[in-house]
Amino acid sequence: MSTSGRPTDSELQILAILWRTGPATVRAVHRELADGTAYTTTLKTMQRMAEKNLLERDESRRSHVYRARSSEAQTQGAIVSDLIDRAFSGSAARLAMRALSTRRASPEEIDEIRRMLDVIREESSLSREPSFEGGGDR
Amino acid sequence: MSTSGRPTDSELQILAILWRTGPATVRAVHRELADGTAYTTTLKTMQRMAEKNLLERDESRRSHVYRARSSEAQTQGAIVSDLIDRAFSGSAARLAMRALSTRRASPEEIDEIRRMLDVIREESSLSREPSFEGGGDR
DNA sequence: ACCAACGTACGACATATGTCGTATGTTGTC
DNA sequence: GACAACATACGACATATGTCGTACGTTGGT
Repeated sequence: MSTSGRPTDSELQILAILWRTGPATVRAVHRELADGTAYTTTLKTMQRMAEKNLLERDESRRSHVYRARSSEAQTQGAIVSDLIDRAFSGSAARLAMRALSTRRASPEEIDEIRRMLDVIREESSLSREPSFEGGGDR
Repeated sequence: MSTSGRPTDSELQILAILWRTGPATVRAVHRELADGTAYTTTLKTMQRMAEKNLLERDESRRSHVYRARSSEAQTQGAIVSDLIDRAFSGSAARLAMRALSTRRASPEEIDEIRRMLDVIREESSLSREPSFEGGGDR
């Protein structure tokens, strides 16, 4: 494994479907993909993903049922963390700002981010101040 | 090209050096890399990058001088935009929040993001309100 | 003029990925 | 029981990437 278990493009497409629909058969995933690829292509990819432990396979039934081993959040976190190190000098904030300056976010989303920042600030001051605020960070 | 001109891991490492130092020879880049890879590996990679137009090559001197064709910001934007589509349902905000929740940001950086959000809000209200604020969003 | 350094050009190879075609096994339905 | 459908298992192949070794050409000493 090069950096982390970073899924490839095709793998990510499949993961996205599994996160959305929950455990599914190759047939179901292939149907969702609905691109031109052959059924066996999807099959092969999912089998390789199972080998790499990206997917877990339940062979109890004739049509094997696959499910993502990592949650969407965990996977996004791994991908993002890797990217932060490789292209943003280790700064999550830089990545966040690049994302926001490159693609537009709705006012609702912006508010959501603001709220998150408030929470982060609290957490970080808590971890630095054993008891309570020293009236000092400002 | 699969998604965009997304550089690979090795390519990104080289780009990072060129962004930092400006145009440079293979020798210089290789020295900066300072990992165990052979000189010819770096050479080959940079030559392939030139073929792919990721780098521009000045052959006027014996030691060819390469420079990144796209700025760091442009490249980060391309990578991020691609990632937003492939793993965050097209939402820049989701990516931003995932980055912030996965890796800690300093209070200074958080303030910086806050300021950026303020700017974004202004811009977006300007583009929606031809004349002035309708007194409503708060 | 000659040689050690240094540079680039090439060709090769292993591995990963994306894609299929084919072979082969399983099942429900007449 | 025979068959069409449907599943999985395999083997193959093209392309991209990461890595080198080797061949060759250029250049600055001495």
